[in-house]
Amino acid sequence: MRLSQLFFASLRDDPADAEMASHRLLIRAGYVRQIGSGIYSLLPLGWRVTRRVEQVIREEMDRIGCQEMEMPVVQPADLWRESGRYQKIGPELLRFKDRTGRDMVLAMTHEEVVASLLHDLVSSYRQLPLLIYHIQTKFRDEPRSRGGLIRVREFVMKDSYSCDLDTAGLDHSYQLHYEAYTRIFGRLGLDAIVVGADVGIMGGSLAHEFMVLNEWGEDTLVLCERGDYAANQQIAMVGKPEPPNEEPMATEEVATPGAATIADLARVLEIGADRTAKATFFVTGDGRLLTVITRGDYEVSETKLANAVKAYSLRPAQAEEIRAAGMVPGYASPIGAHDTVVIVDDLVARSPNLVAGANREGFHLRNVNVGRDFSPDMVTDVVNARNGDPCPKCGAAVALRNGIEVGNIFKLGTDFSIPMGATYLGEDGERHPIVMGSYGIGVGRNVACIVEAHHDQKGIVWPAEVAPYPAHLVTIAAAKEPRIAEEADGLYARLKDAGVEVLYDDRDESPGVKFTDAELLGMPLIVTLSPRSLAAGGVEVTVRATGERSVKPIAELEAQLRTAATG
RNA sequence: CGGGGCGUAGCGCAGCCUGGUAGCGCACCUGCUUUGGGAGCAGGAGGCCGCCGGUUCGAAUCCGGCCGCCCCGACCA
Repeated sequence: MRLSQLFFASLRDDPADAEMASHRLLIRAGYVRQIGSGIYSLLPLGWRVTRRVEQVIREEMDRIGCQEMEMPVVQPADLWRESGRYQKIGPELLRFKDRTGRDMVLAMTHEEVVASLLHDLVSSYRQLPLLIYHIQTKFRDEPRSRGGLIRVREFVMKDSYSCDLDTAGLDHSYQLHYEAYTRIFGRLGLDAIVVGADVGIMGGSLAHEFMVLNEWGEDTLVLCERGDYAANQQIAMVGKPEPPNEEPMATEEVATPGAATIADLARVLEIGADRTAKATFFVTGDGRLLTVITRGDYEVSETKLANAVKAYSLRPAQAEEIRAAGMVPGYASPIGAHDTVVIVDDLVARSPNLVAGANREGFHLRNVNVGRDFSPDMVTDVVNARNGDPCPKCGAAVALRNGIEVGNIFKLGTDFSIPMGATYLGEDGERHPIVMGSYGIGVGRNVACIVEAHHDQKGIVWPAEVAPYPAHLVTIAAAKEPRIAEEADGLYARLKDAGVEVLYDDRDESPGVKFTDAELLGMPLIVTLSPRSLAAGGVEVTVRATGERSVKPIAELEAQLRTAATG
């Protein structure tokens, strides 16, 4: 591609709203342009990288026998009513009506369509197992997009679906994906770590996320320092301290004016936050008020909580709702409360003589004991793992790190096949639900993560596997020395004939501009053709990643690029 | 949805407080010079100053409403 013809513009200044390196560089180098919040156009360079990433994914999916197909983005809402997600999913599912007033949605994923197709096409156990995938645009109306290209509303995703006879088959399909994903991220130059993940309220039995560590990541990961445990904080189960061994003592009201927070309470009473019981309040999507009791030095995990009470959504409760249940915000405890579901963290249930709210403005109770002073509706682990907590496997400290989810694998089970009637007739003559799995990779997010991992002060440094072009040919003084343009044109044309497309900066720009752009754009090799290089014997080849330079005959470079392309 | 910030040429910004012909750098066009690290000279083009309304003789500037974008939080198969 001749740079003089390429639909692109590089920018000298950083765009004002880009903070992440990937966002800043992809805009500056002319790969993408923002159209709206969380909505981007891919310019030719960006599209080329995207297709190369897709190609890696495609090859590895094909390798495990996954068949590529294509399913629609716009879908009738009825399909989503059948699975129940139309009702359960919030406003991130974009709903609209077509001209006849029929309810439609923009798909976020394609479990419904797959299940519906299975219903139509699969009737016998002989047709299973089956692996299918497509690479396609998704839309999720995120409340707030952020982090440049990491969290967007419209994005391209590879989603695949496994369809098996039974859970043993699902285990195998899951394992195939696990291995394929490991190869994919390796080829993309991403250091992805695998963490245990939330299976969500839709059910399912097991899920893993492939994560790239990044300070801008929106997921918090819990990682054992010895490498024995890795999980998304949403579900991470870590060890908890042993509570003091004390006999329960008589409760005692104590004045704590103005101490409406745990920090104030601990200061006023001169005790540790670990001797307090904190009450936090949520309302479920179906209207239940949850009173959650954790120790004062822990935070509630909303994911664990939602799973424990089987809630599709949670929101913080309003002060009025808390009062209506007989509690006083700031000084609340379940003692004397009514019309609320009381969930107690297991550590609190084992801890004697905590300080809890007295449900009276300005007062707390000492020596509160779960079971004696109030009865929980449920006792379970509902807190977030903390930095330094013990690893559940080996007891070493865990660290909290931010990560970006580049892929996930998920055992769905029969959560879609049963409601959608995706069944097969078994060898036993009985009808069975198809056992499904679902597996995603966000393509655009991977492109951004590759740039995050592969850039320097000057610009992008593409790994050869995904670079839009293998080399960036730069001419110097071509306007003045006709020989330069002739040699470059010839090299470019011969490579093109051989099926090797390089980026050719044929613009009449000063050397500084051309070198700066070449480094910004990030092709693996920068090939300079100038009077000086010709005098030295050919072209000067700079390896973008290392800065290493060498001069070689034009024919040698040509052969090298042709070999790399076919190799 | 809550808090904060911003909206002036393709990009980065000044002007606004204190109302009076819309500016700067880069990019762009023409000509000449220049050609190994963001060139020089000369000339030129490009603006519903986010939108609507109000105040005023006069609004980019003051007032009100709305929209959009960014950041933090809430949220997040």
